[in-house]
Amino acid sequence: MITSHNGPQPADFTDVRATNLAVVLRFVRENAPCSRADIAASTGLNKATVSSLVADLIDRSLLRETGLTEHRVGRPATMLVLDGSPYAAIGIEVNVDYITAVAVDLKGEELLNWRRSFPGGASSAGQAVVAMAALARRVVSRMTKEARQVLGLTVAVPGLVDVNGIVRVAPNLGWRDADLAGDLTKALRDPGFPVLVDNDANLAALAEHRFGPHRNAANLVYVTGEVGVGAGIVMDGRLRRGGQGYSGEIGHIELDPAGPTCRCGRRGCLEAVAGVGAILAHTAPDASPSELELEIDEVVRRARNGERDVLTLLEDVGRHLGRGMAAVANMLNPEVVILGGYYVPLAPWLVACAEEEMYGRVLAPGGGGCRLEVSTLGYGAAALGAAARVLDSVDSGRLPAQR
Amino acid sequence: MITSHNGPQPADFTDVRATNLAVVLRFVRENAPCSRADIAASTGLNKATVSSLVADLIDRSLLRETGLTEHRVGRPATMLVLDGSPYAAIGIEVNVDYITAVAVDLKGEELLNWRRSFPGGASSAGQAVVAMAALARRVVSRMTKEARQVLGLTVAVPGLVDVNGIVRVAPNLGWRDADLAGDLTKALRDPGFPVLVDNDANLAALAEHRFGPHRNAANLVYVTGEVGVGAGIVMDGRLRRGGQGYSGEIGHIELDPAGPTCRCGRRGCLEAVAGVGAILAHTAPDASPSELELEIDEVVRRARNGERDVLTLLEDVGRHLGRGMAAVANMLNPEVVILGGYYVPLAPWLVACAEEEMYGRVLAPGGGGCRLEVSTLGYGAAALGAAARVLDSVDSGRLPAQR
DNA sequence: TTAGTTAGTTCCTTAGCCAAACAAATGTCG
DNA sequence: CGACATTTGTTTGGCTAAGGAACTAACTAA
Repeated sequence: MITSHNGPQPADFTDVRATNLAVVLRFVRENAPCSRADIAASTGLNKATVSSLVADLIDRSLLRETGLTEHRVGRPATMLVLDGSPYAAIGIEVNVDYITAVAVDLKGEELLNWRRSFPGGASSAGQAVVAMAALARRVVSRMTKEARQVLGLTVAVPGLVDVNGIVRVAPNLGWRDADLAGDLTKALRDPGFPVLVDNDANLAALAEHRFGPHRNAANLVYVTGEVGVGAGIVMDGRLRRGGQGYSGEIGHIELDPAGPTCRCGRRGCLEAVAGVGAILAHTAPDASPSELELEIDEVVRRARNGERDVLTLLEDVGRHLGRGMAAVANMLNPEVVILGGYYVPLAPWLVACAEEEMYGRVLAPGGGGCRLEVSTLGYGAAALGAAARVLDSVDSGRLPAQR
Repeated sequence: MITSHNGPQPADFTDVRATNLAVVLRFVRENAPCSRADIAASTGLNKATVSSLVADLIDRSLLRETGLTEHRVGRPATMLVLDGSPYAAIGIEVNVDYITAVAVDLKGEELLNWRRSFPGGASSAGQAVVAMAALARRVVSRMTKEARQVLGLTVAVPGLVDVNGIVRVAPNLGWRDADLAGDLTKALRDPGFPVLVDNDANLAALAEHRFGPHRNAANLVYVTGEVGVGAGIVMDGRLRRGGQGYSGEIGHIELDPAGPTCRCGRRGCLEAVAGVGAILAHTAPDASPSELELEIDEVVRRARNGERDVLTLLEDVGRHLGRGMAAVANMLNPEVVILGGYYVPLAPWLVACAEEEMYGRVLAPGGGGCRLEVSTLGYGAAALGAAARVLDSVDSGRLPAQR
């Protein structure tokens, strides 16, 4: 569609067409199955225009006609649904100890979900590119076997990724200034689809915005609960990445000048008082990054058992988290803040405290309508969001060529 | 132009035209004087199209032909400049002890700037509406006398203004749930132009975005330095108001759980440690709100004299401010944070400390490219921004009818 | 004076939306 | 059972507005 962010772009007829194709595509995605008449009535587009747009989308295999309606007055309507069977979007998430690849169709239905262990924390960006390229090639060949065209590939990286897709710093992986997108494109040798890179929290936010239960919220924040704490910010319906792409770095907001020392060297960072590390520092101070999931399971078990010290610890962390989320809510006034990562299994013991603290500290009446929720997308949110990033560009009118 | 924020709107030819008219208008505003050929070359629009668009804009008195270029090879070019002489946009700012009204033409040049003392802090919203309506009527009649058509009026209010223009809470004015826009429209009896209401920090941010020295920054934050501290957030070239319109409430971000008590009742709010009130609490604890400007002048004088205790105080406040701005920069990664209000006269003693603190706490390398600057628009930034809000809607294609 | 250069207009083509008429397929009621 | 109503989707023609090419206009340089 015709957007104008950095200085308005002139428009012409092809933009109108692209906009309207996207409007129809999006409407069907959200209201399938529906008829051409429904689309015309709801979008305000003319029936004739809708017919033409739908024909175009069917030609591209983005829509498909399904049966007719029956038992209604008047001519039965031909119902339309998203097709997208001949397409796939690929998302890859690279992490400390594994790489995940997912592929989804246009509806966002998962076609595959492969996890492969990989010592990301002990590998260079170059080695990671080799591993990712190998995995991506396998995914692509599987998609090709299923007669699907790959629309794009996006990589989610836990770290600072600038607006050009350069990984500036990825502390847990030990990478600096790696042109992942460029190198991966080279490694895939003219893949015929765009390769993008973005921050994991940003992409997880995108996944929530497209697939999550709050998908109708135009303003939402996703918070990763890993060793690092980061946020992805959706405002007015789009990811907002800031001037250089480093928005959402809430992990190092200072909550207490007298707080504990953070791994960044400063004191009292949100990450240091409310990150997963802050929990494990008390329960399992010597845990290695690869044992994180197990250790969190152990914390959950102990909390379930009602162990007093663990419960107190989690309440404490919840309150700190709530203070951080109050800062987020005050600054951004989102409709919902979604807690992800390891905050999900810990939520039963965190959220009540966090919510209380947050609502107590948000200036706007009723917390500005901001709710604190728990992600339902699981640990693969970032990878799913990476695939969603590809679908987003289809939605904004960059349709695959006719076949 | 054809934007799509909350669900894409279908587009048709009139949208294309509106988009392109706005493109040309904006180009001339930023590059005047320039020729039709310049516009075509820079925007990518066809020469014929540009001619047609320019003719349209001249018909509406939005552009005007000025002289020809000379002494150049080839046919001399007819230069174009913004006209806008037959138009005016009105901004009104209501505050604790005065109401300001400004009117600007399309270029943003100030046509008038009236300040009228008004006990906002001791008046009801209803009384304020009466006063504003009286002032607005005088401004409108002056504009009419100058043969200008009023394009719109926006009111800047220090407080929480929701997306529908309802003033939810204005602590310094003591207002709650006042439908200022609606009541003012009624009081003006079918004014023939739109009346809008928004938060003062938001509008000041808009003023900076349009008129300030960083007007090319698509991501900027304006921070008000009054008794309250608030922010206006521009991301990706537009004001971002959050879900209900309450974004930018940074004054009550908690910087120190052990800090001093804030007037909101909580502890260690940014406002309490780095607001203007925090300074005056030390230098003039009994000052009334209406004496603020005088008291600040006194602080400036004492700082100029090199009084040790005042300098220490200001360094301290600067550091707290820097910590708050670090939170802003980490979360939003703007290209620039602009300090306004009373921070401007105090800047020589605040900014160095604030900057140092901020850069020390922003995670992104080089502070994510975020600079800390001082507003150059003066105390009238919000009123100016209110007028800019009107011009913005012209820019987005809502052109006045042909005359 | 002639050639070269740049500006802006005219005229034609084309894309693509809209309105209205129409065709198709069903239910309803006398 | 047939005329009519109702709804869907297509066809046709009209209109808006962008783009391209050719043309005119007005200057400088040699």
